[in-house]
Amino acid sequence: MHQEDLFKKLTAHCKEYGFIFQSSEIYDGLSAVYDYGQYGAELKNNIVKYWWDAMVLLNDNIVGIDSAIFMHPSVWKASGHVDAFNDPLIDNKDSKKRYRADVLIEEYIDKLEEKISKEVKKAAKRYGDKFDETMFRQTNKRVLDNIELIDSVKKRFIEASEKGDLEGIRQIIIDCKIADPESGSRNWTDVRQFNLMFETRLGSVSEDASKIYLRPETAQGIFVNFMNVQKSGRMKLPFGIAQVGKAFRNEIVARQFIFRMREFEQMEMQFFVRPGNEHEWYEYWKEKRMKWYKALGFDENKFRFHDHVKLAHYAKAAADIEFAFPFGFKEVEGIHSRTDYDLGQHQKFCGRKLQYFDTELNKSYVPYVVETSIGLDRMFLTLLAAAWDEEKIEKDNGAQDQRIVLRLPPSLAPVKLAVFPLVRKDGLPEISQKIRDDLRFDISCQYEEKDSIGRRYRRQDAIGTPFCITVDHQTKEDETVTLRYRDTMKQERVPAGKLREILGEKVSMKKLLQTL
RNA sequence: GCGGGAGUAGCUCAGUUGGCAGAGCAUCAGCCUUCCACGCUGAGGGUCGCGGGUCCGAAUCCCGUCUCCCGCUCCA
Repeated sequence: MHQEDLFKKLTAHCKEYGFIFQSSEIYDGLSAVYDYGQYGAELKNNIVKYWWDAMVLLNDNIVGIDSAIFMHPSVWKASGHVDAFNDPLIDNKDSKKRYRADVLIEEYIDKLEEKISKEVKKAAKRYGDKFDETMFRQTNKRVLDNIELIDSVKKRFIEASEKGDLEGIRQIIIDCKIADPESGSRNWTDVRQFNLMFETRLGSVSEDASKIYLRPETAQGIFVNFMNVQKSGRMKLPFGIAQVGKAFRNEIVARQFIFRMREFEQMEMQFFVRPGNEHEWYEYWKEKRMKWYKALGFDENKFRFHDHVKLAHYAKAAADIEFAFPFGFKEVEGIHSRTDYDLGQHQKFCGRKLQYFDTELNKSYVPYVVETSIGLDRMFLTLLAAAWDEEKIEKDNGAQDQRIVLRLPPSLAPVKLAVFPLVRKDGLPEISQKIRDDLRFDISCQYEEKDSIGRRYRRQDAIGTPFCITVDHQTKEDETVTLRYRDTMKQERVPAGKLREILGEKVSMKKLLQTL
């Protein structure tokens, strides 16, 4: 099967079986926004629990918080998002390619600098030992012209950027005769500003209200509460703060189903360490986080690390955990060594000390941070893609059959157990419902009596229910039921009274967490 | 935003040259009482994405518009 087909089937399956719907579908939908349906919400909750327990429950030195989406506007100035998430974009009309205007100008400056160093090299060759580079740079006309040009372009660019003068930025590209690096065309559109942060207004009267942003990442809610948590929890370094929450980014193009959405959910943990220890902890969390994925029991080759060469403005080292989606290996989680950048910035902007007194070293310092940041929606998609199976079966009479089954880890499955009466009479429904009512406090159960037994099994396969039990006439005699396994379709006869014992272990999160 | 493809029943899709809106699955009711999709009978369900135009007549041709999918940039 082609991978692209698989992805299409997966998205169709999500809609058909109540995992994910497009937002506002009856009004033609809202681009790149999705709603989680009845089974989607369950699965999502289970993923969150698996993560939260792995981080907070199992680590004495990690606590969880839940910070607000609205934050003081200064937070985003301090974090660098106001500047870094503001990209001026320009399109080339001939090649139809889109570029960041600032990158085009930077590349132009790089080229000029290359020219200068070429000039210097050439001269060095010509003058031999007598060559004085400083002198040459100060006197050579071509070098001086280029330096002057670089300075003027830089000055114009900084001025235009500060004023938000998009026409000015475009004029630099025109004046410098910057061409599309691919096609060589100079046929440019206007420069447009894409602010990746959503803006809204806080305040009762719109005129007095101040502009605020919907957070583009949850991390800052952790950083601004660093002192609160450290003091109130009497936390000692190293320690971590975890959080699950919504974040918002106004993506230029948001695609690939729930992989890149405008409103998405992050599960982040910021781990605060003594400066100098950050590398050790970075490696620790890389391994720890990878283990979390591998514990799910899928093909391990589908997960890999991708180390970043180009780093974000705040990072010292960065690696992604990638999953082999039908559209290629893509990032699910990022592990970043963020240095003291964020706390340092907030310390500067808010004017208060955001420091930790280290009793061992007998001094105060701004801790370094190692971040683990996973996209919950991406994890959801990872699970579905990994669990999806279209199985070909040979029936007893030799006919071809197929079933679609989600091989989800039992502890994460939206429904753990389905209870069926074999037929809808002779008191079998009543017995079934009694069993369901008895188990529902411990195990997420579903009762179904419609359609043939085979169909009911297949419907549960399609939503990933790991176990089904069927109550038949024999149940009335010896209180045993048929237990049917999703993955193998095998059946066995078990006493109804022992179901909790047999299944409880299999579907519990505990078993999964113990392997970490 | 630009280029390419698509939009018909809840889902998957047919629909010829412009001439009565279709199938399978699903749903509902009744019958059957069955351990792995597809037993029998019947019923409901459509502004053919939306708006306009051409025509005696448009799902079909033309224009506009919205949404989705695939590429170009960014990221969790």
